[in-house]
Amino acid sequence: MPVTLPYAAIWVLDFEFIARDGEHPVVVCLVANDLVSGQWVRVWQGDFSEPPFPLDGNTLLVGYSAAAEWSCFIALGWPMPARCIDLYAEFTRITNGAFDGKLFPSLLAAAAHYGINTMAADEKGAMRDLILSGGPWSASEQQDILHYCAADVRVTADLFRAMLPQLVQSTSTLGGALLRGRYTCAVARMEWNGIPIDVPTLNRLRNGWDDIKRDLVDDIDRQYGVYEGTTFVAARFAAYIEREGIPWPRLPTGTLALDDDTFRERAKSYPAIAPLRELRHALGKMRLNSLAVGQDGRNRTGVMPFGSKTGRNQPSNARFVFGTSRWLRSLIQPAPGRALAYVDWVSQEIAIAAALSCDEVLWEAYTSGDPYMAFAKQAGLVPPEATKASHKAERQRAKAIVLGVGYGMSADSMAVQAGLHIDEARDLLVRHKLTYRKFWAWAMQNQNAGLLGFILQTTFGWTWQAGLGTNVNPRSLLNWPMQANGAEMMRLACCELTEQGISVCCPVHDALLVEGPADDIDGVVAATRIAMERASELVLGKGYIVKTDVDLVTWPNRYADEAGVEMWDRVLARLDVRGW
DNA sequence: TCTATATCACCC
DNA sequence: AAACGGGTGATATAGA
Repeated sequence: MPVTLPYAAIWVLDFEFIARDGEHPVVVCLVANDLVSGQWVRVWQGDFSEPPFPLDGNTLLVGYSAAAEWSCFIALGWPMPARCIDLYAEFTRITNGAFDGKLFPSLLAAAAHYGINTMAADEKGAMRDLILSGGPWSASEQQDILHYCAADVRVTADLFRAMLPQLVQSTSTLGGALLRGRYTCAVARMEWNGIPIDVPTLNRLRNGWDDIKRDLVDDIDRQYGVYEGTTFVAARFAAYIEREGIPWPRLPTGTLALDDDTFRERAKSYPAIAPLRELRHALGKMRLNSLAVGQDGRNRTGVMPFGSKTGRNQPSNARFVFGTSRWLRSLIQPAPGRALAYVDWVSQEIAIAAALSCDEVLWEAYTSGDPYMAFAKQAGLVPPEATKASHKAERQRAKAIVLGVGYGMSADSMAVQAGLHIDEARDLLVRHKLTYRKFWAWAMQNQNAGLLGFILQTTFGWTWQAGLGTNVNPRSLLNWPMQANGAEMMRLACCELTEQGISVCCPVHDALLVEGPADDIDGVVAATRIAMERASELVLGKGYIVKTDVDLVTWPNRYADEAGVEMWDRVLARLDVRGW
């Protein structure tokens, strides 16, 4: 049953603004059009005061990639709209799976999809350049920019009209759209906040990294001679293994396999390889130049909501500090008097699978606090009194199976991955299927439905139609409900927390980084955990609480990732030696 | 010289 | 033929 839109006004809006890496946006102008009254507003920078339209629940605001509009709201000191729809989110949801990554769903692409006339892409590019030049703009340039902005509003309005039947198809599609719109407001707030960075140390790393690289190569490459400058040369390495008589695996294409796994495996038989492996790992990836840090020392970059087909955010790994190697997270440091908390859902995907499949046995395993050991017990692999300490190896094997199952891993891969005999891996997988029958029935039902062309859907209506006849990966269909519902849970928690005024720095898929005064961080953490638990119950059902874990960082400490501290200390020590 | 593809490393 | 989900991005190599 289609729904009627209950709004007194429907304002379609578009801001032009200047966004520099790591900085807050600078507003250039706003154009908006109310589809109910037909009224237009045009505001040039400097002429802004109060919002030119009401922002209460009787007014619907519509944008494309709307988080950018709300960022401009924040810059102008305006409150968030009570009701909004982001047509980018709706267009990607409705066409999810149709383009298979071959088309970026820009406003122009979405318009073209519905047969709406637009300006040419190169004309748009020229106007963007004029805006990003930063002004000052002549009177006629101002008119051009406002005209261009209005053209985008017209296209967005046409798109809204074209998409309307799909938006109001049911209470679920409209409710879902409003919920996703609400999340774009949370995104704007998080992007505005950003993540506090230790800028002096960042600069030391940026300045000193080339020297460190050279030192490391000079130290170690002497015995190999495979580097030219600081770059590893495959041909030289080929000569080295030839010289030393070390047999080396090749890829199907015939080139040497140079991945870390191969190095690790070869180093077992040929220990002379180990230092080279270490060196390659250390030099590996340190991308710091693109890290987007503003003048105020905060890492700010687009969250890119709904960027993946599961509805997850997809921020740039180069610009976002949580996209870099984990050891670089030690650049995260609260300012004096401030504290940070990294709060993550514990084994979120297992909990989602258990709850949504109504598998009581799997839920019991989850709530035990150690789903891996619980599986080992439920499957009769260890006695009921077994512990992490008493049956370490069995627990490890059980863990490999439990985690692999969520991705649709085969027994063969599990055997390789966990170092099991293939027969044992097969046996464990069968035991998993027998122990968690409801989970498997649910998972296979999702997979088959998807393969048959049915639409998969999360609790609050994010969808994916994998498409008939295309080469869909069945394992992707199997994992999708867990990942997509996890993303939805994250969105709900972000909405609730940002609306409460909690300072959320960023989401990290199954975790949130929140910030507060050092003397009240416990209160912030408590609110965060409550919101995250509530979000899990909203998505999974009453009583299904996904537990959370907290890492606290108070000034003058820095964030430390367990897996990265050693590397961090090593690099910092070398910076000291080199006098950086 | 530019672009497409393959490979690898990293994140959750 | 492959057999581990969702991604970004750097780099090397091949081909137009």
